[in-house]
Amino acid sequence: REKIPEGTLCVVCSDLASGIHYSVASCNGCKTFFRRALVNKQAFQCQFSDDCIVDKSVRCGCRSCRLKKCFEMGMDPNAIQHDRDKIRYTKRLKKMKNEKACDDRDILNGKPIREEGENSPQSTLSLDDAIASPSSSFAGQSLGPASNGPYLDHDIQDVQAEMSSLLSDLLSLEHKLDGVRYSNKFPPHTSAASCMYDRRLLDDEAWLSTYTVPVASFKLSHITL
Amino acid sequence: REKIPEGTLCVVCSDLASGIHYSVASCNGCKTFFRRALVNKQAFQCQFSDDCIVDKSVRCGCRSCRLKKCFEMGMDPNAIQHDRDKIRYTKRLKKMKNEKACDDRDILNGKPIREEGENSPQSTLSLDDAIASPSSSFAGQSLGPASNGPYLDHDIQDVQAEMSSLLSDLLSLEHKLDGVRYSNKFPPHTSAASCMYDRRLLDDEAWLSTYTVPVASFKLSHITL
DNA sequence: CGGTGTCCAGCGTACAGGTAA
DNA sequence: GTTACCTGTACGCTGGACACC
Repeated sequence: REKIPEGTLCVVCSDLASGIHYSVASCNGCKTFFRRALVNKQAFQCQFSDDCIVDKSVRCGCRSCRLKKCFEMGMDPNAIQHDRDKIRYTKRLKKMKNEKACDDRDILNGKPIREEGENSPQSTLSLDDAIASPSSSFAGQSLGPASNGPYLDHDIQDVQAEMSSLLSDLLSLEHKLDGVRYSNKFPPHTSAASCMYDRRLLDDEAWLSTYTVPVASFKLSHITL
Repeated sequence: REKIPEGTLCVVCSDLASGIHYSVASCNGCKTFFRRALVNKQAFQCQFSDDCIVDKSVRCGCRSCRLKKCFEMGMDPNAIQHDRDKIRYTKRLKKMKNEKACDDRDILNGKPIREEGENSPQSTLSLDDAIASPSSSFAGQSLGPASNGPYLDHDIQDVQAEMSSLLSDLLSLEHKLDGVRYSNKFPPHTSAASCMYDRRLLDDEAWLSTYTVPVASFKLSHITL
């Protein structure tokens, strides 16, 4: 892990790089563009000759050539992560709450302000937490301490752990395969090989659908939805 | 005090454990995650059914279930220390000073920083050279075939073979699990209760009630292959 | 040397601004 | 005005590396 020198430029658009993103020094714009393109599986098409200039001032001109250059310069699709849990913007929310508090002093009849406790050291509960908390308090006591040991059933736990591990491997492999398929649409060196790549990928579509669908359904039932 | 065997896995996410953290073998990620969640008194909520899979590749998918599993597997909140002295990063500061001293003679030339090609003598690639030979041309020198470089047929085939193998393992495991599951009328329940009654945590009732819930059994039966 | 806490680069998402239909 | 999408910046989250004890 290294810090980039001050003034390093984005290898895609020559804007000021904000760090190493997906293995190459790049700016925030190209970093986000690359991620979005792959996550959304967007397929762009150049309206000209696939040789558009990609530079800071015109980087939004042709998204196809911009993405192509991202791959050419070595951006790594495998570095993309998937399906993180939702986050909250505490600092922004605090600002908004403070501003709203100021407004409410004048307006007097807006929404009731949440129990803030902003100054107390521990209450960092957000609005979402306040909504979520009143559900089912201490439901665990009914089942109680009878089921105590974490290893109640070795057999089933071992198998489940193994299956869980396998499924995780499967998911990461699917993501990896997505990256391979996607980046092959933009081979680093345009040559006769590209046609072979495409043909190969077309042949693989049947194979892929056999395995991608069940994994995708698993992903939907557990993570995405 | 014991040393963990080489290759011990994290009991939460099955990643490689870095040691005993908060009483259980765990990886750096789960260790830090557990500490942060408690120190910041973060209250997560599962967006699904409180039975998300927590594993290396998807451990960031649901923080609620990840923290729940931390407790279930025996992570001890009493092991968390508060209000320790600030640390000083002497070594890092020394490094930065040394690098700054070395930078005086090696003023940057705008080149994107790549790997330290210590065997490749061209430490002064121009921008034109970088464009003419993108990173993929270094694939022959780079060690990992999966990490970088051109995505060739054998890469796809490797991934496909790996997925196929995993899927067959998964199928046999599911059959095995079916047998085990039907021989046990009651699914395994574990309890996080013992860990939940830390006096410090009782201060925040809303936080507490979020996690004092019955632990649902692993439900893998709705995976359709 | 093992288990703490801390730092920070590189991930992610959320927001605000822009454009277009 | 409304709806929709795209873009780049701001900031939260993660985990590996390192400082303390």
